[in-house]
Amino acid sequence: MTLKELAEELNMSTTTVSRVLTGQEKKYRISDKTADKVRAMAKVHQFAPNQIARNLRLQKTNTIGLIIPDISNPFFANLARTVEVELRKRGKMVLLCDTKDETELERESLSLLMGRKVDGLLIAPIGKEHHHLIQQPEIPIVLIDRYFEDQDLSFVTTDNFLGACIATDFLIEKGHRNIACIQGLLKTTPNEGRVSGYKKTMLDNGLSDYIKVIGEDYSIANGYESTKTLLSLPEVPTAIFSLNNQISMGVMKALKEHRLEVPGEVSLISFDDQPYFDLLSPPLTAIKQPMSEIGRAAVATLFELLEGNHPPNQMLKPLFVERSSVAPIYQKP
Amino acid sequence: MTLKELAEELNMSTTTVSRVLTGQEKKYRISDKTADKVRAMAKVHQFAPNQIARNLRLQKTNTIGLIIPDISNPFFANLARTVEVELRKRGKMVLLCDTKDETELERESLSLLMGRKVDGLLIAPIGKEHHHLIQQPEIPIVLIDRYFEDQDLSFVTTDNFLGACIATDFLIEKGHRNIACIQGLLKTTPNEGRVSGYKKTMLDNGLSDYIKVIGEDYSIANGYESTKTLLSLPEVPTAIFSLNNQISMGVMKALKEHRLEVPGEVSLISFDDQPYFDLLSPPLTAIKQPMSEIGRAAVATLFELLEGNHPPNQMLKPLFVERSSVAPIYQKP
DNA sequence: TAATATTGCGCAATCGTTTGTGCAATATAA
DNA sequence: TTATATTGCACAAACGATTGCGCAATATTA
Repeated sequence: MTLKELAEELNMSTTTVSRVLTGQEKKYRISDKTADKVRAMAKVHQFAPNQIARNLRLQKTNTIGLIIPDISNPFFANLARTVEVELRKRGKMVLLCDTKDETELERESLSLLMGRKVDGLLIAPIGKEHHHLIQQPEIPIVLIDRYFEDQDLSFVTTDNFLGACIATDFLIEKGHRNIACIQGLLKTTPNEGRVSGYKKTMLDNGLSDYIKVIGEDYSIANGYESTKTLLSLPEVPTAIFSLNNQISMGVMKALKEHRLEVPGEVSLISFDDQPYFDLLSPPLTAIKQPMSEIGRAAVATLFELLEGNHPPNQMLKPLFVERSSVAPIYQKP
Repeated sequence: MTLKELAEELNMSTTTVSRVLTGQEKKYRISDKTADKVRAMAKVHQFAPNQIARNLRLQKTNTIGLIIPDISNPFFANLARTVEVELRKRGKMVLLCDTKDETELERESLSLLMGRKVDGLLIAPIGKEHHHLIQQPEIPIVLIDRYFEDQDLSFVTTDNFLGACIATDFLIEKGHRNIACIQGLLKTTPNEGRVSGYKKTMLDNGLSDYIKVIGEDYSIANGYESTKTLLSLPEVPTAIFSLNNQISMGVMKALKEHRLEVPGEVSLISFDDQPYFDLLSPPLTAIKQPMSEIGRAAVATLFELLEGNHPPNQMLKPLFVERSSVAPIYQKP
């Protein structure tokens, strides 16, 4: 049922009906009697205005585009969760795009969403390129997780540097010196932040000789292969610092296959915690990214932009979740 | 930039420009010269038509609503993944709604999506009620995972009964007799299918005395508490059949706390496999639901409906993934 | 050359809302 | 009773596309 049909049935103009139903009765002096009639009839017919027509007229869609590399990765699934819930509270719906970690799809998603006139964009970019992102003028964008330092695109992310420092420090305090780091996607800010946190901490502790960074993307395969490489080294590291949940899975798999005891023979810390880490054996010690906070902050930042403000970027503090995958070792003299 | 502006710059009517850009130049006899000019200018300005206006005019949004109880549950996250990818291939985008397992939010999501005139709906319902679902006339709906037997709503799901039979059979063949089942949400078809598969198999093997179904929802807490209850029984079951991934996590947690060895002291099979099951110790034997197939089938079914056909409902066969959480036991004579 | 067919394009209505403005009818003031 | 204010509502123009139909201009045929 359309507004026009409703109006005809009431013998009124669409103007009047519309004004009542959008709560503008006072402003436009519609009599209470008329207003009540309209509301009654609207209820009877369960009238709901066509949002497409509204959007067109109001030049506003109340829709936010959410672009994510892989929604099946629990990290992003969690993010999507809070973002959706948070946006809904504020009257927006979300158009979801999964880019499958392909820059081309990211580009395509972007223009599809622009075509649909979303009010704003929440993007967890692949991170390899960002030319297409900065070429979008008049639309508020908030980057999540991965971001770009040289650009003035707003972002919300974990303090990756800090998280890596905490993890590395912890390992060093437990007596580890030969600590390897398995990294994710090169040239992405989170990865670089984490790697520099690791390097800096190693350096500060006089362990520069032991700095070892290996790996190339955020995948199980990378964790698996990289671990195998590490294990074939003349001096096998006593601890591994893995830079995301997928890599950690690969590490665990490789260690299991080699029947190496964790943490007896090799200790492990994972950047990016997951609920099931508790159930692994041993339960994994991890740096937990505050997903709900990130989601909420991203939405809040986006709304600031929508209101024309210039919100600051945010680097949220990670949490250290100590479980049992790190054992102390005695240093060789 | 709008079509009108583009047309003005070309000194043509919007009619002509529109016809060229929608590929109708032949049909409406636009000369090649004109068409080329239009395309060139469109490219220069990177013109993209306003989809909102298009949607209104064409009475079609190329948008599908996806309603899901909890996108942070990897089961649904995986589903969302394939659904999104599959829909995108076919030129549709997805509006995502997370209902947080609240029927009220499901109802709300439904009307929001209807208001936005989505072309179709893909719903993984909470499953407690479905009155609001059948009250939606003129829109194609495909239910996923949970469905309703008495209604003529299309659905795609795993063959839950079969999966449960396979699991129970496997346990029985390994010599187990005292097999407990921890169920999920009552009165939902998948749960009932799984429970009946379990019961039927127990019955067929003369183990009716051992039938024990406990639990009440798909949560870690439920798995945890139910397991504790089972462990306090005079005759502790030798095997547990857990009806989804969250419950399985709770079971594992409880068993760990009680320092019960799996599968030495208690065997476990989980309905609903997850990648990390491989990394648990022991790796969990599980009934795997074919998520990609389900997603693809759901989208295919939806498109059949959109084309006015009457596709059959689908119950897809689950896979049995044998790992190491089930041990054979010797029966008491 | 005149009659007809074809080519090439534009007019204007339409999709379903919202909203600035105008105009009666009634109420109030003088 | 007349002049002015107020109340209550509707007209019609947007928003930005698509499309049935019509109408010139040119090409073809007789």
